[in-house]
Amino acid sequence: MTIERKAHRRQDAAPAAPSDTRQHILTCAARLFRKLGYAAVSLRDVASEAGVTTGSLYHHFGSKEDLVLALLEQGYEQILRVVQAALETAQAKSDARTSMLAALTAHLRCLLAADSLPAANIRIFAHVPETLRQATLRGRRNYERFWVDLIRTFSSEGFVRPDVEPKALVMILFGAMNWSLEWFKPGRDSPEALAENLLKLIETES
Amino acid sequence: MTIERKAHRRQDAAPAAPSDTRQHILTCAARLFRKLGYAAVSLRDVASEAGVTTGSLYHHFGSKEDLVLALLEQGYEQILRVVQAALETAQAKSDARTSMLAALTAHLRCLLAADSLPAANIRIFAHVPETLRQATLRGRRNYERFWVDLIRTFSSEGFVRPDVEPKALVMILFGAMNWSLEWFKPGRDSPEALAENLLKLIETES
DNA sequence: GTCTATATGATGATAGAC
DNA sequence: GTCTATCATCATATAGAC
Repeated sequence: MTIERKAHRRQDAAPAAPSDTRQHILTCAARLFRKLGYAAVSLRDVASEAGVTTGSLYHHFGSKEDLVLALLEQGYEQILRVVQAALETAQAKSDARTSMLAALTAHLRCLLAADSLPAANIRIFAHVPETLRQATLRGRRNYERFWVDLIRTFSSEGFVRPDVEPKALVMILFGAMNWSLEWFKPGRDSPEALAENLLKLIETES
Repeated sequence: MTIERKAHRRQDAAPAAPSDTRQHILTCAARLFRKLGYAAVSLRDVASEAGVTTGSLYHHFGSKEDLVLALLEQGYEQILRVVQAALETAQAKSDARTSMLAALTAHLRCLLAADSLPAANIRIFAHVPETLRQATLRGRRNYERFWVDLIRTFSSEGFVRPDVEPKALVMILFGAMNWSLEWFKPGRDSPEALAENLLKLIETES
């Protein structure tokens, strides 16, 4: 496993970043946590998946909780960044409806990616030690607030129906989107189709 | 713990059903699995929560998988029964909108109950051994089909919007309802309010 | 930074008395 | 039907060589 990984690295180009292995471990951990759950994944499993030993893993993370903390925090940062970027790109050259669609699609694509940190988050958050939930509350609330503000803006502009309050609408949207982890089949379903359906439900009738 | 439990049993009335302890164990297991996840709950934990020993627990269930299989299957039966009952009661004396609202509310109330088997199901299903997911697929599909048929009926009667197909609508509804496990606060939120909001989204404009 | 041990405790499951 | 052991295995985490 170690050999295989090293073979993938560029050897003559710029040296790998110091936290390269750390990031690689996080990605592998996300894949396992998403599939098996928090307690079912041992650090042996993570180390094995990443092609290192537990000794090496403990050099990068002080404990299992440390590792998961990093995973959860990076997940919130990642999905917020991706959705914000998609929104800004769309807003620069499109109408409100297309922008909204871009934001929904970006969230879904980020979530449904193979090594998605946010997907692992959703699958393990409820079962993670209370201290971790507290420690990552800021990132969670921040991402929620972003969506509530977004809906509120589009609502005041008349593109989103006013008969359901923005906070309730966001919880409904999150549920509908995040539940796709349970049924989405890449060949059969598409993030765009789901996003389009959700937009139909929340937009004012034209 | 054992003493406390026995004190709750009727001693002069009809003898308790032979599977009384079995059901009690399942309820306690549901509470723990929902909170901690599949792998994090040991059979010692379940036995302790139920006020018995692991030796006794293994008399009722052949293995951890056996126990969880019973939990998942009973969960599907329970929520289907509850929602069907609420729907039939409402349909006997109300219009389509009120019936739909009753079905949504029944699902939510069943899910958000303290010892809900379906709630445990939702929290652990993705992390349960593949054999268990396969073994309980029938119950899951059955419950899904019930809702798709329900939406299709109301759609053909003109109460549900026709621009999003029933299957997609059910996945959205399930997501929005089941995600409530992550944010619902009994004092602050109400199942009726969420059901009402969902109904607004999926009904045709009046 | 990565490795090979290893300490210490918890897990699923079983055997057999009452 | 319930209990008290107990086994073999696996967990997190650490120590210390290279």
